[in-house]
Amino acid sequence: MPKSDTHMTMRVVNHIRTMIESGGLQPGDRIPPEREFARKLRISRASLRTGIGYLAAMGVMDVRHGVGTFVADGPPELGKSSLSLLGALHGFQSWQMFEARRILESELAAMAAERGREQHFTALSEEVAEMYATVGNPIEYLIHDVRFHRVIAQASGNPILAALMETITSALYDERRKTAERSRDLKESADLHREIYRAIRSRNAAEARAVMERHLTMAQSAQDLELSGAPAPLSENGKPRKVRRKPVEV
Amino acid sequence: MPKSDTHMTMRVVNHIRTMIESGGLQPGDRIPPEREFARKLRISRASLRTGIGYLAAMGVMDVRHGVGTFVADGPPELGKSSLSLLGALHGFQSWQMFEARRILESELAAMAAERGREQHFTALSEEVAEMYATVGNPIEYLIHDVRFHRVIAQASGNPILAALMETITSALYDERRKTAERSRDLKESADLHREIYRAIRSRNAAEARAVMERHLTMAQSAQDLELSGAPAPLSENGKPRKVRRKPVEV
DNA sequence: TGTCGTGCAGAGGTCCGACCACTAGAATAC
DNA sequence: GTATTCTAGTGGTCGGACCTCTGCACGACA
Repeated sequence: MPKSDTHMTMRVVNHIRTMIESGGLQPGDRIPPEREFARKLRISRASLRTGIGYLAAMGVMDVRHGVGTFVADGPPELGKSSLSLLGALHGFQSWQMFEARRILESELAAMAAERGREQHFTALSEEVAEMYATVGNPIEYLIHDVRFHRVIAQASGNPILAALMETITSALYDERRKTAERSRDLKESADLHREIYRAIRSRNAAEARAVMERHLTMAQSAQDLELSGAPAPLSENGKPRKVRRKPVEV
Repeated sequence: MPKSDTHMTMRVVNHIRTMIESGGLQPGDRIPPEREFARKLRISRASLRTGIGYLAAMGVMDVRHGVGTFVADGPPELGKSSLSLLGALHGFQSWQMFEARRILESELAAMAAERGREQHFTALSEEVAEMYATVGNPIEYLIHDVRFHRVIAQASGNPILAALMETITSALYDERRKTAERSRDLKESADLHREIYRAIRSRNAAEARAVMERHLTMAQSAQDLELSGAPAPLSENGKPRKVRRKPVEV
């Protein structure tokens, strides 16, 4: 990426970064209009926009057409579709994403059992109830499913791991946005979530980890089955990649 | 982020994404010059650059001034400084980064013990040797330290987890780029790496996980000590955040 | 009085065309 | 042969014009 001093992009990024680190800029805050900000920074509007675009791509800024540019609010997120794009590029396998998710969320569940607070338990309980109430509506169910896992991530007390989980799950959903689950499975799913909730609430970290792992393993095999009947592949790549000096055709 | 059809940015992103998914664009490939590409896509060069900038920020493209724009090569990486920026924004604590790293790398070490291949073992062994050879040179030592962990990530067979690890460690290094380690610690560090190597080589996953965890825990406390003498804090945040409608001062 | 529609101001989005800065390789001088 | 200089090609920056979207004030209407 561009160097620090020379490039306008980095000048903007560093300027905003400094403002954030000094506390002068907080989540939800609005930065000045582009024209004005550019004038104040003594750079062109185009360059300013490049820098803002960089920050927006990484989820640090939130640009709203016709409204203004804001510092990102809400839970920390890496670039929303970054993993999805990288996956397409490097040929990430579906089972690898599931594995990563399984590892992260199992640990997260254990941490939530150890550090969770009453408010988290309450929220988890509510989501479980909503899941049971919407077993007949996959769309609605999914919303509470996502929220349940998100609350666990919050309860873990480690926002970094939570952000990583968010990145993976969003890439996962992006890949399977077409496959709708069958209602029959949802009842089992809700049961498992209830088990997870109970383990966390009783501060049984090992149990929480184990049940979460079971839940995600089941979810994976269920989707594998639904998709192609193929089990998780174990491919290798000793790719002797060719380098094209000439631009590719478009 | 911008919508799919309307916004030029997403038009570019989706176009390139499609080219990647269809296999027409592979890591290392070069895309046409901006002027030509823009003409072919029937958009302005500025818009094209916005889209490319987005992809570059996420580590999918590699733009080289005076040379050309290429599809990113090498190991997959999320936006290099994304975590660092998000950390500044959301106030990530140092111990949280270490914890995330510890969890990821412990698991990675265990997976490497199970799935690693001869070539990985060889590479690990070489790095360990280099580490012993450079205990008197912290700069050099660090290089092999990083490589050692990177090989383990590769040997794990899960590039997604490897990319996440890379993201965290680069953010960590970014934070501590000033603190140089003392030579005395390096000997101990090398010993631990050797232990990790042996555990992995003998395919003892549990041992590999345990030693890696020990190593990272020690590294953390060593740095905590060096930095401020303060132990890992356990802070909380029930931040009642204010929302500023007016742009902040710059 | 309350509601709905319209217009406007301000913000980001796109475009153009010119020029600057960097890189690699070709041409040249030694 | 080697070192230097030149140059074509490519990304980087600029500014200034115009388009599009959003939120809100204002006024017409019921």
